Amino acid sequence: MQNQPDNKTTQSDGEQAILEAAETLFAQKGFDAVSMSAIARLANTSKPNIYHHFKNKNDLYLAVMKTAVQRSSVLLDALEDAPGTFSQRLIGFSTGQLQNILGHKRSTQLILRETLSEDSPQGQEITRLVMGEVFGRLVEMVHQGQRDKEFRGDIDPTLAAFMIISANMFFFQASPAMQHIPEAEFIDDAGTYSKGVMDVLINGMLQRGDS
Amino acid sequence: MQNQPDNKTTQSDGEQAILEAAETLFAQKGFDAVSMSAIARLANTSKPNIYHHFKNKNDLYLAVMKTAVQRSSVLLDALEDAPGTFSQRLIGFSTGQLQNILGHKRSTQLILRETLSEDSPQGQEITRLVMGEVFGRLVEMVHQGQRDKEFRGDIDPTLAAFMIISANMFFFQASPAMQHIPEAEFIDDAGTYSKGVMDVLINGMLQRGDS
DNA sequence: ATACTTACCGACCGTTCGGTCAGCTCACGA
DNA sequence: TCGTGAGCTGACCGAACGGTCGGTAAGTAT
Repeated sequence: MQNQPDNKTTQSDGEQAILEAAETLFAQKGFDAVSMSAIARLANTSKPNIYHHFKNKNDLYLAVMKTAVQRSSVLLDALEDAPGTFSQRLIGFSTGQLQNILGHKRSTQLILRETLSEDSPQGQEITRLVMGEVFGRLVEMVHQGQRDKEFRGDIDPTLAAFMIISANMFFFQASPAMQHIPEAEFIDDAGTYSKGVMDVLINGMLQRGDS
Repeated sequence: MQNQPDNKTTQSDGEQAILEAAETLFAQKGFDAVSMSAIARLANTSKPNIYHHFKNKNDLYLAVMKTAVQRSSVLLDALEDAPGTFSQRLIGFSTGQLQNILGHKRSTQLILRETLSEDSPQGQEITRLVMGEVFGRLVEMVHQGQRDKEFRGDIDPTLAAFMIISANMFFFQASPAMQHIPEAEFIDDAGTYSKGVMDVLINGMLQRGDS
């Protein structure tokens, strides 16, 4: 009658197709603007069959969000304990995050939409879940860099972390629109962008007299 | 039968109420997710009366966008030719832009939504109209600062401009969500935020050996 | 063969969508 | 005093919405 909440491996081809179609459409247009008929059409199935797998539209949306959150929460652990100066580790973390974002565009757009949507009840929970972890690790890195006298002590670590995340997130959001502005060539090359951003940022955070 | 396209002063109280209600709702939820009935309800009028003033939903949306674009395109001229170093002028410009954004939240959200929406046909025109101008002025300021040897010559002026805009825009977008993250105290004070951001950014852009 | 389950569908429900129409009220110029 | 037109409304339209109904085809365990 409904999907199994525990056994994740038990999802048929049909259910997977529904989830993928829903993720695509929800990411593109948002919850309200997507109809169940449209999802059924894109998933090559019928509307009642969606209701066979998910008990209503909201349940489907939650299922989509769950997989999206899972997908975007990986890849960070390897970067946290990397060797090198805090500058190098911060750069690695930032470029890794941007690559992760661009590698899962649909999931990112979905999460970003939900996180920034205000009136959404689960919005703040997702914020704490996804952004909160990334944010916390960044803050801690900056803080350690300050204790080691590598970074200036007079800057707010949370603000520095926020600047890094905002640079990556806004790049992701704005890059389609910036395509039409000819001066912004960096928009086509995430590697160049990341390098340039972190160059200015790290340079701005360094103690005077360092390399 | 419909609104006068030329004479802008000829808009009755009712029409103004409709425009305001529509702007609020469109900014909150986006075009598709807002119904004409909901707009009528919020504007304390009837649905047919909206069709008396605007010929359809899209026409109403365009009218709302037009006023929003007008409202967010002011206030910049005074800041461009301000005296002082390029650092000071850049800081003034950035804080001015952030104040302008926060002073017209609904318009900003509306424009941002349209700009970042991909598949929207008028999206790129609005991008060029609103962002393009701000962006161009910022790029020019940075470029002049480089010619005067105030800023490092090895950074991309368009990238620096993009970083300033992204810091402001993402602050605007994320501040409601960040309210629930206790470490980020700066989120409640745009002045502090702006100062902190530009401190790092400018410091990262300066030629070594300057103040 | 029987009984039960899962995946799926056509047809339909009540409701709401964007949009229309006939007609109301009322200020104002002739 | 009498149009006349602007501002506005209740009633209504076909279409699409989220969701449900009864039922079918296929598998599987007994």
